Amino acid sequence: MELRDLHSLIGISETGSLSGAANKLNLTQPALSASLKRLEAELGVLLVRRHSRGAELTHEGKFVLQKAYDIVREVAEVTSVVESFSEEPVGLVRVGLPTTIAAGLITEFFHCCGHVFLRFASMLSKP
Amino acid sequence: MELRDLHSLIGISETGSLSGAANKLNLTQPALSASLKRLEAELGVLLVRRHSRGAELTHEGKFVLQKAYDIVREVAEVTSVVESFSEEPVGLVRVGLPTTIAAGLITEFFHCCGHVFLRFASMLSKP
DNA sequence: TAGGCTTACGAGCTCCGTAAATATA
DNA sequence: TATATTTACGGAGCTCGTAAGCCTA
Repeated sequence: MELRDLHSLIGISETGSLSGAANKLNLTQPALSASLKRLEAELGVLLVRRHSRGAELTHEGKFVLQKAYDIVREVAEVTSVVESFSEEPVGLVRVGLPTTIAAGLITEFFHCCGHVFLRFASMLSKP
Repeated sequence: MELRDLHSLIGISETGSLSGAANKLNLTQPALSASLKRLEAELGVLLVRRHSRGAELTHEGKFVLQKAYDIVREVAEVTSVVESFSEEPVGLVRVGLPTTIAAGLITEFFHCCGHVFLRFASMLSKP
């Protein structure tokens, strides 16, 4: 099953037609029609009832739609959470200084940056 | 994000190496390596730490792994539930018979199969 | 040296868009 | 006739497998 095809189903549900969904998803109508057809073929059921005034989801289509929302939401959650990981870097920081320099700077250095180390430490001890 | 790539991550976790995962998923090692690389590139983080004795998931990798299990499970659920829908076929059945044959068989035929038609009728009348 | 991962590259497949056909109100 | 979906078809992009290279215990 392809995530793309689940998005197609969601688009159809939200716009009420295949052409509307195609427009919303920046696809052409035939491409979206094929996407839906793939999903239906894979599941072995009719998901959308087409008629000349748009389209409506079948009973099975509505069930799959609910699951599609869940799946798409979880995928989005992974993406956003992991991206926030890289915004707040987690790891080990080593600071090296020549002894003669360190002797004069180390006290002032911790005055400035100690809270950063404490924050890192609390993050690392969590899981 | 591709479901296939999430399966790759799961395979790596369960076998402890890229080659093991490739074997498990009926892929070659380079194909699985590329799959993992795609996922890491899309999320912008290192998910697996490779060393010459297999591989292990990073902190971020373990997080994505848990979500991958959830997503894959939900997808499997959709498939199995919808397939159980189609195990109970819904549709229109037409039975054609030559008049001379039908005249003699129709009564007995309905004695045998009438309850099936009634069952279909009740299913079709649902929304 | 052996086991494991990566890079390079060519082939097959999939999916998309354009264009034409079909169906319904 | 106008709107909506489907079919036909050619091309671009993607993913896979094979082969070769690299690294570490």
